[in-house]
Amino acid sequence: MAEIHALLFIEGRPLCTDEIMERRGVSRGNVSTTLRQLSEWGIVTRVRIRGDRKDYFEAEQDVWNLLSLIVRARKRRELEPLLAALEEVRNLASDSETSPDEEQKETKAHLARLNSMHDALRRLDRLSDRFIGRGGKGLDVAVRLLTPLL
Amino acid sequence: MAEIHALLFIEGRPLCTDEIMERRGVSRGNVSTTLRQLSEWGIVTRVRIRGDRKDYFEAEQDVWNLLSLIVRARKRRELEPLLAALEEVRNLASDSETSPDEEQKETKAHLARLNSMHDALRRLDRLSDRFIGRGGKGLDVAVRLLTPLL
DNA sequence: AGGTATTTTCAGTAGTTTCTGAAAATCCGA
DNA sequence: TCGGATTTTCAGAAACTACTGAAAATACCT
Repeated sequence: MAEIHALLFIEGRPLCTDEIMERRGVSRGNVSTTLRQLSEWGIVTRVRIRGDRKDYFEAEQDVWNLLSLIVRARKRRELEPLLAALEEVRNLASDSETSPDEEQKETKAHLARLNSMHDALRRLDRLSDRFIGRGGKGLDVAVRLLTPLL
Repeated sequence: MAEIHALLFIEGRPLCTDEIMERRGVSRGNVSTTLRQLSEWGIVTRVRIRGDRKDYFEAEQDVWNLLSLIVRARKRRELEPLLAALEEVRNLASDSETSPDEEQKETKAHLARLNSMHDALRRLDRLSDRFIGRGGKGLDVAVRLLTPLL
């Protein structure tokens, strides 16, 4: 996947399936699947060339926008489900039976640790909404905000 | 690996190999290997309990420090080798033979795209040195710097 | 040092992901 | 609508990663 994306990024122009197959020496099925995934990530887009029946694909060329798209995709696939899972655990725990005092105190400590994790991740989640959510230059701005402090 | 780390993090106290095996239902070899890896990442540390021959391990409890350690490890394993590879390509390219005009112009465009990637990643690399390199609260500070802007 | 508790290593196995190649489905111009 | 061009799908193969169990190595106490 990275290999095919690299080819499209460096080439900088739309390529068709057959050209990718040749240049990378991979199968047609592989190229098809990989291009679908890259499209889902939003870092590659289909381009139609009139008078040509084939599909062409080109990679996002702006690096900060590219990184934003990647972070956004990973936030959706990894961070959000994780937050949801942590919240579910919290809810389950609040329904927990009244247990022996000793055990209850211990469970509370466990939950406190889970909550500290949850809070930090939620903060990162919100932060990314601001700097990466939609738009293109958000990440660039964030980096520029932090860089002067170096 | 994540499962064993989660157990140590939530439990919040040092556990020995046998307790981890029981609680997670995994083999001794698995636990040994995983603990070594977690130690390399720096997110778990060995604790010796006097009068007990066994090794005990406990997880970093401060979430921001934990995240810093993870980012630092990934920077070392992923970002730095990538930057080195990009620089190597640049050097190889500068040695390139004088080719036909047309081809040379194209190669220059390819290199320009690689350089834009390289520059962005180097910037992230430097940024992480500042906010994550050593110390504990760097990430926390960075997030606090950005958060007021929300 | 000797003896045992504990950890590490590693060959073999199980499980997962990725790739291929070709059949099936889809698309598009005439 | 038809027919060839193109893309998608998917079963099986290949490649990779993670786990187990037990032998080997190490560490600790006396």
